[in-house]
Amino acid sequence: MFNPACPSTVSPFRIADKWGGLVVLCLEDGPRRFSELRVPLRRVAPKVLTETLRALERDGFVTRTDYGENPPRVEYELTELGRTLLPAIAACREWGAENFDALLAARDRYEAGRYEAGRYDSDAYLPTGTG
Amino acid sequence: MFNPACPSTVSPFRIADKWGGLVVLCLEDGPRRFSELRVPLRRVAPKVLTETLRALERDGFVTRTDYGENPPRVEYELTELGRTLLPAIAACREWGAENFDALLAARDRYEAGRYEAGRYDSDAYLPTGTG
DNA sequence: GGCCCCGCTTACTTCAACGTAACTATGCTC
DNA sequence: GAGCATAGTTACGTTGAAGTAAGCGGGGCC
Repeated sequence: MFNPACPSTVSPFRIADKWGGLVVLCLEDGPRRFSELRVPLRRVAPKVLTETLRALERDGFVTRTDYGENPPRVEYELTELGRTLLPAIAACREWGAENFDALLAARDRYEAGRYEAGRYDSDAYLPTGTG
Repeated sequence: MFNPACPSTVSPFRIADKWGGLVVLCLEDGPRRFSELRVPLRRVAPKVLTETLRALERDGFVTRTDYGENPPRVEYELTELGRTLLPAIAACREWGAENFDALLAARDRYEAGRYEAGRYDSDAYLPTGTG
């Protein structure tokens, strides 16, 4: 169970990286250009988007089509394999839509518990970034 | 879309951290002790397991019960909220079971393409660890 | 008194992800 | 020839997750 080659280590639990799943979502409705992806992704740094797209390409989730024009035009599109990710991603999104508030409430309770216990620490009220 | 408070940033895309999803799976069939979790999780460092469990506790996914005995006995158990993760995790696992081979094949093709292109680099044949 | 058990904690190191800022290449238009 | 547009690349630094190694606490047992 859970050896390094286990599918769970490459499953959509962590699609490529922080942005992988979001990029796949952005491509759900059809091909998109590099600059078109940057807008919904909160202007993610081009370096990071390039890395993400290369990883998705490597894993066979997207194809990259360079039309050799000028100014450059490159389109990214989901492959069939990439489309197989969509149900799992949908399940994750559905979970988020239904339970996000409960999660935040749990965090509030947790922080409140730390406060009541007298272990007050101003930093403790900040998200830890592990989410 | 995709602002910092967006549910997607706390969704099971990345449950707490690398181990969060696996811990939840280990707890699917009932409460487990700290040392019982370490076995299936490939003897993950106690530090890391503690951090993971604290994060899951913070988010309301697991409860921690200290029986105050000696030697210590502590049990971790999924909450109702924690159980809501299971369908999404199942979807991810199902994806892995069905498509893991296709993903590895895609990676092989990708590496082979790099080789054919003459950009041979021995390191390029190693997984990059982003999976 | 010394060792075991279990569930941690602490100190330190490593490494990949992420981000910022600036720069590049190419052809087109003004 | 200056500037614009697109799709990047390069250099650099920060952050945080993960791992290593060792120690702690306190009752039970010999």
